[in-house]
Amino acid sequence: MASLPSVALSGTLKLEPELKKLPASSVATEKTRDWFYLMIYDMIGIALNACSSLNSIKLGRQLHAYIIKYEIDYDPSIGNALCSLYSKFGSLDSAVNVFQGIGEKNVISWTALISACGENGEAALGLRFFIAMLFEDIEPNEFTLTSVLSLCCVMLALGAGRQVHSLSIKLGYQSNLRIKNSVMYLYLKCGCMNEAQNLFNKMKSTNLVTWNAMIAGHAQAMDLANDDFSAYQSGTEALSIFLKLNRTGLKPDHFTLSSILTVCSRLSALEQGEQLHAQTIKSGFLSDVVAGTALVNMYSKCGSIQRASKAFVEMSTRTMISWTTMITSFAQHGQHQQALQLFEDMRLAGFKPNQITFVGVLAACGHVGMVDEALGYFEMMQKEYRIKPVMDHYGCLIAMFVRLGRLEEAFDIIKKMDFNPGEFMWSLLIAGCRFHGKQELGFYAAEQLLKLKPKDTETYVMLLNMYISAERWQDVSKVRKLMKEEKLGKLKDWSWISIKDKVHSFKTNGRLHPHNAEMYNLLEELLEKAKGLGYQPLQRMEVIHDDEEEEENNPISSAEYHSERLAIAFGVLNTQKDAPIRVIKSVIMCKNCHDFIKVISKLCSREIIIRDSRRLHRFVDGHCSCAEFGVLL
DNA sequence: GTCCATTAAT
Repeated sequence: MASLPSVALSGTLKLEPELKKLPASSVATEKTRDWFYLMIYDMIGIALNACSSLNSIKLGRQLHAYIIKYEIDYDPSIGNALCSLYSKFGSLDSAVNVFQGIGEKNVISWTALISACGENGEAALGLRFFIAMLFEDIEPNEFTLTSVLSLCCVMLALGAGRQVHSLSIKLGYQSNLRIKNSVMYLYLKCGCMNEAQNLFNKMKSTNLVTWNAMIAGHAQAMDLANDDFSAYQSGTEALSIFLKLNRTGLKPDHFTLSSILTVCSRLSALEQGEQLHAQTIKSGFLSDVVAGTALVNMYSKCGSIQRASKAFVEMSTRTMISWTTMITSFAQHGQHQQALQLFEDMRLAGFKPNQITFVGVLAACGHVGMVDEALGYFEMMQKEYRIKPVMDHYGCLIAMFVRLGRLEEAFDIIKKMDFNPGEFMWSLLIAGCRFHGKQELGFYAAEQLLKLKPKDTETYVMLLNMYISAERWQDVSKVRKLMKEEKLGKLKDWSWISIKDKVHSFKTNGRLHPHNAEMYNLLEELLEKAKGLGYQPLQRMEVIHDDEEEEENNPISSAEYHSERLAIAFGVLNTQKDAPIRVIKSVIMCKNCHDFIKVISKLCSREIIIRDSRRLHRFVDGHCSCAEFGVLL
């Protein structure tokens, strides 16, 4: 590929002496001159495209200089290519200048300009050019329309997108697949999942882009979801779309695979993840760095640090993100030694860590209370790598001091840093104060947090629990009132467990499950045994389940069963004796459940992995990888 | 000259 453009380039550059012979005074006949011009236009067009595929802005500028020097006009073939070239190299201004110099602008010129705006983050400008184009009575073609729709995607301009859609139907493109893909993706981007689904259902033909868009759209919906509950619904939807894709006979590509692997990692769906691993190998995409990194992340998030590490070692190439993923994975699993060693290996391998890498490193130090090391890395980050600390870095340090019970030092950092502490900082401090019995500082932090008017129920439940256990009833009713003002309901506490290719969901005290008698019996039995081993639930805890019919007096037990307990019971009953149990939960775990599950892991000799809305907990033989401080409620 | 564009975080 690369040799052909080189030939074209050297051919054009040698034309300079020929060009010099060309002024109007030349003795050449009209005909030869026309022929010469044509040839030169052709050569320049080819050369410009060559610059584009060679990624050479320098040669491109050189050519442009010739064009100006010899007053060669921007005939569309040259102007359009030049416009795209400048766009590709990020100088939108130059692209616009060239465009304006094109004598007879055709559809391609306009389309090149419009997509140039999109490529350079000027979507709104692109839309204005599109309108200008319509005023000039130039009819857009399918290329223009798809470009404009992608601008609407960036701007989340649903209204404009709909108008473009109707225009495209008017122009006879109603069955154009590319345009339909664009419109569908616009709906997905804007969160109109039903409309996207309707469009998708009505499509007679689809291609991989259609499916990738659907999967990526639902994966994105997981990110944007207000609560973990709806996030997991989007995730399961993405998975089911992927399963349907496999049945169509279309072959997923590396985009599909890395998207869906990420979905699995968020759903802790290890079994699907393993199948995807096999599929990645079979289809030859294992060598893709992004898919490989997604695989490492999937194993780690599903609780298997061994397999994550194996997948990392087996990667043929790694990027900084791959290293960061692995470092963070070790940190999350409480393996600080390996995390820090890997960080040194990464530096030795010549990779430059970024701010997220340092979040992982600081988290690893903080986890085991290595204060000096943490502060050392914090300094290295700023001095050696010129990375300005952001909120997250301070968060790691504060979490470290909080964990150690050195609350004054944690508070000092909050006071000294350049940021206004957000909800997260105050929540950390409050949880720490409660854990270490420092009431006064806790109340102060709570005041600060309330001033920020948090938007999530979890935060308020944490505050309620704090005030309830301190018996500050006035504050309790103040918080309740504030929750009403902010229109916050109770927590939607759901847990999911994925067994084979099915995701099973449970809610607190839920009784809809066909196996519920067995599950409750098992839990009763475990609770008795746990109490024998010294498990003592705290009495005063804010009720955290939602208000629905199932919540009435529990006929089987007087104890409250948060959703993860049901999911674990289901897991114990439906998996092999020594298989690990993996559960995800929509809200943060409460201290009672955390204590209880520690005991269960011992009683049942099971590894239990729970990802709640804050972090990963891996319970083995009565201990948790969060080092006993991952519970805020 | 066009559609999807994937990976890391307390």
